Amino acid sequence: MDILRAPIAQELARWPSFRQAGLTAAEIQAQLVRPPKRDMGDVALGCFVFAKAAGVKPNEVAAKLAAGDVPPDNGAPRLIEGATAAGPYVNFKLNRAACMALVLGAIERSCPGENIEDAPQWNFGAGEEGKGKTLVLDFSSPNIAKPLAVHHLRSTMIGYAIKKMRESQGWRVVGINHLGDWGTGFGKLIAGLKKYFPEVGQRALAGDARPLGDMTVQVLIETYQRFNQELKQHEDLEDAGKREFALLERHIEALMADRAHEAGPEGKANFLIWEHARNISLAEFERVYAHLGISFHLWPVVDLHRKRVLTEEPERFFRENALYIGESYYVTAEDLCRRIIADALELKVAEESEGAMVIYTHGKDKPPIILVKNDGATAYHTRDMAAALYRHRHFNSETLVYVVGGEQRLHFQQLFKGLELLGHAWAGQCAHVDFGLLLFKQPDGKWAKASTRAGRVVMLEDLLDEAVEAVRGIIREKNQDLARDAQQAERVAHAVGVGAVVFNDLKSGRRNDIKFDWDEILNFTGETGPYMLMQFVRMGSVTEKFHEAARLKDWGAHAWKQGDCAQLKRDDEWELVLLLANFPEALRRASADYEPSIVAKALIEVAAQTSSWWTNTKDTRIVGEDAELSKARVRLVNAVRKVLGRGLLLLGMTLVERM
RNA sequence: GUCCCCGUAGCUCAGUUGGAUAGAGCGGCGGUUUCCUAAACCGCAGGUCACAGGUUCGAAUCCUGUCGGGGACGCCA
Repeated sequence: MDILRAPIAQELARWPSFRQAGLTAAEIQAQLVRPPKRDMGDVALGCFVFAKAAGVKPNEVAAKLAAGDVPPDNGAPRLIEGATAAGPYVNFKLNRAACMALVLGAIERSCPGENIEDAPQWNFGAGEEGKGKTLVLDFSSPNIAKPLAVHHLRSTMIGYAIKKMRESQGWRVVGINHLGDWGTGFGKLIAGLKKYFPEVGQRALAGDARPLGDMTVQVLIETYQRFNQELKQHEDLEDAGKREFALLERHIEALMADRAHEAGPEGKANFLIWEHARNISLAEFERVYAHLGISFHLWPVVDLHRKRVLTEEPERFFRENALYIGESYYVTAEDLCRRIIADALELKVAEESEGAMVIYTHGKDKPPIILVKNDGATAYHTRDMAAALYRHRHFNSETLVYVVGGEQRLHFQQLFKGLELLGHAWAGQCAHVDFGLLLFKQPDGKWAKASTRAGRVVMLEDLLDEAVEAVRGIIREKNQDLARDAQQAERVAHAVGVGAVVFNDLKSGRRNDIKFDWDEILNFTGETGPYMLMQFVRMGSVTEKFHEAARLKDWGAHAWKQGDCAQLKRDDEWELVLLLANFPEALRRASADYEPSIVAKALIEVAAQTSSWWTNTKDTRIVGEDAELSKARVRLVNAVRKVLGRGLLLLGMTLVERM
């Protein structure tokens, strides 16, 4: 409806009955809805607010508006053919050919090119709302020395889709992968590594940049767990962990101040171990992110090159990249942590409590923000505040957005409030984009957080592999043509398998909990990623079919571009065009609400209607004997393909031409 | 215990921000393929919108309460 609503409202504003009622196009547009049943009309106007303003009954207003004459001809094709009052509504019948031409024309203008390679340039539904504004988007954000588990998919893909959607509305989006790479846990890890693998400590002391050799993330986790187990019996290990972390922290601070030589060899050794562990983790992350089609650009802890990156081509850089910025970065960056503590003291918003320095953001009976722990170290609130200040300042952004699970609602409420208390009014525009938990079935049959029956989390990579493998099987079974081309079959299996997982994650509202169920995730029937891709692929293959027919019958190579919408007389074709017209509004809402599922739902409607149309035209075919009809239908096919392709890319899926 | 989120078909979810007779998918049952991809399409069955009040022309939607499920709650991040 979206591309049609504005012109419809403008036309209605010219009707004598509407002018008499003093209604503007904007007021009219706001009341346009779709009637619940098709036979009522194509578009309806609810008269409730007009009636309230005029102090009369909605039914009377509707009757009066519907009774008027049509407006004088102004040369433009008339979109509205007739009006009937139905209770408090006026139902309008639209001029299908004129409306279809409007919608298809808008899609064609905004989506140049027909190849998959052109798809990233398609921008149907683009908006200007964010023009000149920057949004910093914190998403994905795993902890290093831990694997990427299935639950990381949520933040990663919701965040990525939000990035794309906001960009479509004109925003510059700086995506930041806020790595959990700091905290006393890393001191324990270092202590554990030194204890169980003495050669690690020796190599680090000798200045080896790869003191961990070929260790995997799995070994790091096991080391950490083993150390924690032992810690229960030997409490002195706790101190060992804290000591290693303190050495690490001191070294990084010295490094930032260019006084690394003063920090001593032990600190440097810890830094080398930590940095190598981080690199091992990042290499694993990269592999999984590559499956998802996402890449991040690392901002090193001590970075000398970032200015070059930012000054050369910032617009393009941020559109094509997101950044890794570890928590560790903000510990030392510009002394922000210390400045926050100083500000809090100066403004008297902080106070001493139980040996820690805290801010009570929500009254004394709620837990406070802890700025400095009783052992003198900063806490994560402090680092998050420092990160917020840094982002606000360096990326010139009023809007910081965090794609983080709903369990952390309180944390973000406190964070934003804390920033406000420190005088940063822009914190009011920050948003916590929360999402539901990932639940696993427990032995007692109930759904619960965290772990599977076996007590272990499901690795994201395993999930993706499993989905790809399932698709390989389906290809072998159903498309032997494709299976013969091993390379392409593999590409397709990957795109479809990963797409199935991604779409499944994005299709329902982000705040719903996700019940992790292999059977459902690997069931590719119905409203699924493969179904969406299927419709996209079909639209491509029928276009090819047209080109073939056009050669034989001499219709002209791209004759469908001149297709006449008046040929499209079927109700299902009209319905399909209305759904296409709805896409820009869905995208705008999805972007504004940080809600990818709105786009996913809009695409499902388009795909379902497309599939129905496809089947119901089997007798005449989309590309049939009738040249004019075939041209017009393929023109519609092309529009469907572009809207589907555009939407799927926004959701972070990969397009394919066969499957 | 306090605060927050949620409750719509057997299951998973929509419901255009208060409007017309509450819609999809999965699962179940029954059909459809000489034809541009059946990973599809068509039909049937399935509802006291948790419950009880209230607000008004009108409530799945807003308010209050009850019940049920989940989450968070000072030095882990």
